[in-house]
Amino acid sequence: MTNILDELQWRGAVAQTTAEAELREALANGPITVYCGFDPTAPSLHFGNLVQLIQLRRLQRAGHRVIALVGGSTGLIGDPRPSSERVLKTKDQTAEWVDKIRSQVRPFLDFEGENPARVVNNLDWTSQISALDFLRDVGKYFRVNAMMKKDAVAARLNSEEGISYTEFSYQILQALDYLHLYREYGCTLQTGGSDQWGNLIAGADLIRSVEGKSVHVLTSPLLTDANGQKYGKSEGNAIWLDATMTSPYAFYQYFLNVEDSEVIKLLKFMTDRTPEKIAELEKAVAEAPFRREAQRTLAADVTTLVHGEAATAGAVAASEALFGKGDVTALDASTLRDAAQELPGADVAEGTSLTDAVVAVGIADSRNAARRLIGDGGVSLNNVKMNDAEYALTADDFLHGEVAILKRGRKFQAAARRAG
RNA sequence: GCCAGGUUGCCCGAGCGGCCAAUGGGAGCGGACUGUAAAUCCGUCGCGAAAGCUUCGAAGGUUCGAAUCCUUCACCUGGCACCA
Repeated sequence: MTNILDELQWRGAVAQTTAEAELREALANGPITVYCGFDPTAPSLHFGNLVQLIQLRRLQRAGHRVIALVGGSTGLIGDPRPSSERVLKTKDQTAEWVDKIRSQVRPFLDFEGENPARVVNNLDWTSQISALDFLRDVGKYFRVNAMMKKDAVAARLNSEEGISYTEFSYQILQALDYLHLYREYGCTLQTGGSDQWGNLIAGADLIRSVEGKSVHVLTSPLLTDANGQKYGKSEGNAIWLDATMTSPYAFYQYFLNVEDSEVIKLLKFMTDRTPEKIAELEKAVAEAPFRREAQRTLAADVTTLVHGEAATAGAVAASEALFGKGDVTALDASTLRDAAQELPGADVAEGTSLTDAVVAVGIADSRNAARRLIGDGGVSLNNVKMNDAEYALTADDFLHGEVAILKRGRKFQAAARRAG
């Protein structure tokens, strides 16, 4: 069998590793234990975490033992961002999010069979360490000089805002996790995004200092679009894995809209499609880009992984209904109802002005903005472009007496459900 | 603690008593083009239908009038001092 590292490299999932030859050998010589951390910075995991979950999943499927670490303690401190200091979350809040994330991780890994995955919480081994012990037993292994060179820290030291001692300490705390997992489970590989390189290396260095053992680190590149922007944002919001925060439909649409130039990269990284299949899709993009076959495959695969087949089928059906050639007024009641359910929306009464409806439904932020948008020709009602901001919705506008489809531009759709 | 400089809209960054809801760039949003793609060009980008209202770290003050001047506070940057 080929080395899992080769597969990861082919999939574009490897940015940097420690001693590649040794890592390759370790991976080939039998199961090793791998961990990846997820800090509870929100009530749900997001796109970036998904990428890491997929990485862990691949390693487990290749026979390695995997540990998903939920950062009950690191989440209380906050990984320094290059831009600005984080606001501390309360302990209660963090604990609540830890629970959510712990269960959210489960579907991606296999917890049954002879090689079950494990979920751990670093609060379990850090909460009882006293400040003095921490400074004496752990702090002595860290040189501030080295700590200051980590990218995020260096960026903050060069910024006007500076960095708090709290966040500065983050890398020590994370390093401690690796050491603990090394001792407890023989963990010798930590994975993460390339922006985590410094933190991961801090752990490997600590293990070398304390235990005299070399362990590994593997980072994956941050996925960026053609403009160099990170993936995982839509309309300024993060793409969440929680279906109540980002609907399966919105999730599916996000992937469906990936640029031609990026879709193959994402297919390799995020799906389990074989090299042959991907070559085929690459050809399809080149020859018949308008069919968007690669995007459809990507969107369906990833949505299925996260939300399951039923939700994906719903998202696909809704997308076809709403973007299909046929006009929305021709849809039968149940198809329309299902499709509308996937959209953001609001209850709107008959007689409401188009401006108010557009605001209510979330297409525009203010009535002023709504009016502007309508004036620019950016709003359509049931696929008919509307120019009159004062137009009052009639009973006929609610298709099947239930719902009117409002659209901003070509992509953003919302449902106005008939009130009452 | 002292001295100096700074804090402007999503981000960067002009403005330094009225002509400022605030130049410019980027991001965002819309239109044209198209394939629910990219690139390009155009428009738009505090709230309000409007009159007008609320914005330029916070709170007061001077003035007919302040983002622009004064006072206090908070935070940031740099320098100096202190360090039993």
